[in-house]
Amino acid sequence: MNWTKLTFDWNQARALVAVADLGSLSAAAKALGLTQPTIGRQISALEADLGVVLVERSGRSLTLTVSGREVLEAARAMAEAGLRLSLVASGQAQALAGPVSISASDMFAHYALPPVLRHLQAIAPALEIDVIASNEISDLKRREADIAIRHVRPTGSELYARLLREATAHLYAARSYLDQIGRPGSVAELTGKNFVGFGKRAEMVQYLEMYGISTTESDIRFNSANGAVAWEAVRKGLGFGFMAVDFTRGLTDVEPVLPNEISVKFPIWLVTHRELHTSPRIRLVFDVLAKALEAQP
Amino acid sequence: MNWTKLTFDWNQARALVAVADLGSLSAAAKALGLTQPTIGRQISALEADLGVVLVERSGRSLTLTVSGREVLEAARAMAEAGLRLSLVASGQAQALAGPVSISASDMFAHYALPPVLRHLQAIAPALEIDVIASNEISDLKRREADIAIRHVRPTGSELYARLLREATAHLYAARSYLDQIGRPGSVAELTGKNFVGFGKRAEMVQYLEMYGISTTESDIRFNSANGAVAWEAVRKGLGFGFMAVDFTRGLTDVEPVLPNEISVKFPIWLVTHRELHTSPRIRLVFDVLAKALEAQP
DNA sequence: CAATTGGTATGCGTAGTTGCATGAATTGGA
DNA sequence: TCCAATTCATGCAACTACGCATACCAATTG
Repeated sequence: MNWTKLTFDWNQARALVAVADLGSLSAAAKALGLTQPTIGRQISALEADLGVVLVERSGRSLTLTVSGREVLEAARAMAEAGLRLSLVASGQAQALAGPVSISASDMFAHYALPPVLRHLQAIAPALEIDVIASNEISDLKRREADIAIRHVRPTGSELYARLLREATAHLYAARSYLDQIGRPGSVAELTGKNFVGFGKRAEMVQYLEMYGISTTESDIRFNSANGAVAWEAVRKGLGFGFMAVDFTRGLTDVEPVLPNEISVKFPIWLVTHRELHTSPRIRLVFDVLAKALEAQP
Repeated sequence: MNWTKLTFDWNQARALVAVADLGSLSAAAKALGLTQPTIGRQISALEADLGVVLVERSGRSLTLTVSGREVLEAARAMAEAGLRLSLVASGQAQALAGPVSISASDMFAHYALPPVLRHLQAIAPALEIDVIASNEISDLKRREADIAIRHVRPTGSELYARLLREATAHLYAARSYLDQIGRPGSVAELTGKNFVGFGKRAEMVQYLEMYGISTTESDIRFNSANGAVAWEAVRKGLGFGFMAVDFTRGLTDVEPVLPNEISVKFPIWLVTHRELHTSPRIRLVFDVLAKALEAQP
């Protein structure tokens, strides 16, 4: 194979096929999920790279040059093979079947996983996904789960782990609640306010102490080991509570409180057994989860 | 055509073919003019995107999975079509024949054009390129040239112009010369030194004045309207002279003088007649010049 | 069994590509 | 003939993907 002849940008060839078939840059862009300027630049770049003028810009309509039609023929063959590739892969993915269990904190299970699982369902409908929403961290080693999402660095050489990213959490409160009691202007003003606990009251007090907020366990008027329940309490105005910013997008009934002063960073690890990672079924779920969760939702 | 099935990254398919054929990421990277991390990430991304595990990483050697072999078949068909595309385009370009004249300042003609023209020669050997090295700016309108490289914004609606980028020039002097007379620590210390002029003595004095360097025309001991000649004089130690930084890369016998204080920015415009831009021959040269010159050499 | 070689994974800074917003140009219809 | 609609071009900001440097890992060699 002559590799040097293949080093042109293949995506630009795709742009050519789309433009030729659909008649305009805008239409091609829409079909490929890109924008008109991008397609325009890809065509220009392809022309400059190949050293051939492919399209004639005459006002509103584009027409292919003679050279363009010749090149298009080969590009269309690429597109047809690409379509075949896509269908084959899709078939392979759909053939993947069997159980996969994912362990995650209840917050993640509740807010982050559903959209990812819907996507997973689309590409591998025969998988049987089992989500274990639990804040315990021993599931994996006891083989209770195949894949786990963790917020501490996993230990043990039998595990394969990947740090996806650092997430940020702030203190939040309901907008209506803040309207009522006023918005704190400094950390000191939070002393003695009502808080919502996520599990252990003592830990919550300790956390708040770290940010200079003195509270007692009795200030935590509401507490639940179930994160989603606790968060609903915050949204309903029962007090201040921590929340990852990722899960608050689009929410209009809550506000971050002093986000510059109070900001908790925590890692997101994706973990599986070293040997399970060679199983196509597990690998697929692992990779899809990794891709989806490492980008900000 | 089902466009949504074609929105995967075609370059990643190319990576798969190269890896499968050459047996390793490193070899594939070398063949495609990329690096091993890039190829590795492209394969991973393709897997995540298609939802299929394609390669099995077992120590030092990679093997394709069953799914991988199926997908590879289609990817190889893409590569073969891509090769055909490249050959067709190359043939089309080689068929372009005829004269094209390019006007540029003698500096550009001397230092920037030759490598570009060599590249042009490779993709369209039948073109007859004529380079007009002149510092006059009327060539284009009088039809003495088809394409011009200019450093002032062209006027006239009958012209088609593109701003390629901003270039930077500094004051330079020969290393040996500086060893002899000492390196100026401030702009003031340049007063009364020897300078090399690029054309008109009066203009040079004016330029130097702008940067707080008072000189007289008699300080310009050497002057040539031919930029290359003047620059050779600078390199041989006849005095200080301006030069575009792009043309000094790899030169060890000259040094920039107070580059932070003395820095001239000037634009690079590529210009042609509006109607000539529709000619394939001219368009090719225009586009190749644009692509080559808008990147820092 | 240590050293070396050929290869893959990962962190980080940068350059190139993308999308958005806007301007310019052309066509078809009122 | 003018207006509205559609499309392409361009400037700019943000992000993604790239390359470099390096750590890591397996297999071969002495």
